[in-house]
Amino acid sequence: MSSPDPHEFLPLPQAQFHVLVALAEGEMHGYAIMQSVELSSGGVVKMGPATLYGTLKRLVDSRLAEEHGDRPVADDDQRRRYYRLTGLGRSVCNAEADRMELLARRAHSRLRPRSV
Amino acid sequence: MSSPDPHEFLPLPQAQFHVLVALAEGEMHGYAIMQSVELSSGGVVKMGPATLYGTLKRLVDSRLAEEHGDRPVADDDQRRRYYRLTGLGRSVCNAEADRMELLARRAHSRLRPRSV
DNA sequence: TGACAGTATATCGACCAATGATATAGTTGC
DNA sequence: GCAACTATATCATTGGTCGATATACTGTCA
Repeated sequence: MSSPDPHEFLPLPQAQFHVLVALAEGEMHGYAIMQSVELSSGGVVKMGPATLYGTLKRLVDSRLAEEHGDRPVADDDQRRRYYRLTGLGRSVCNAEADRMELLARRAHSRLRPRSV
Repeated sequence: MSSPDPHEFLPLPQAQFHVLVALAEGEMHGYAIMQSVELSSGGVVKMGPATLYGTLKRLVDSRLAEEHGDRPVADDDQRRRYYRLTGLGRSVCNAEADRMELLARRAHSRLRPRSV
């Protein structure tokens, strides 16, 4: 049994990528993901609950993320549901980041062509 | 009269960004954009006619791209409709590329944290 | 010259993703 | 005990994407 090729998931919908990048920081619960996305995008990307929980469900369904039952020793909140990346999720996130960086670089080099 | 802030267009839908990046290479007609996107993404992004022409219409409506009537001297084809970036389109494409590169870098640094 | 592959634009309908609004309830601080 | 915040969840709608299909022009070569 081999896991599927990460490249089959590309290109990843934007919301899914944002959630994966947040989870790459470490395991996290839903509300924290919302805050992380908004914060680390400088407020440009605002993810509401509908987008977040819908996206989270899709990521779990496609095995890029998973819920787990480990409760933190301190500062717990019973309502929280914790999520983390799967191995596949890490690969896909990495592959998508590669693709995006390449695309962004291409855009930059075309827009401000210096020292041609 | 001042043009709108490029940041109001962010985040840009993926298809729109791909078309802007293609047009950043130079003015181009629709079919050439399709080929450019597929080619320069290594075949990962395949843009069909429905996505392309719908996206092109949206870009023109929001003034990020414009059609123009300059026909090439050689190798013309009467059916072709040529498009190019507007000044606003360049700014938006550049701002979106900045955002994406930052996001991709963040993803990479979280996924393979070395020499922290 | 007529058949064919490729080029080029265009639209329909279906599907999936994203979003704003709203709901419900637990938690924290005062 | 109340207000603000935290946290998850779903509904209904909109918007974006896509496969399929249509139409017609161009270039090639037999």
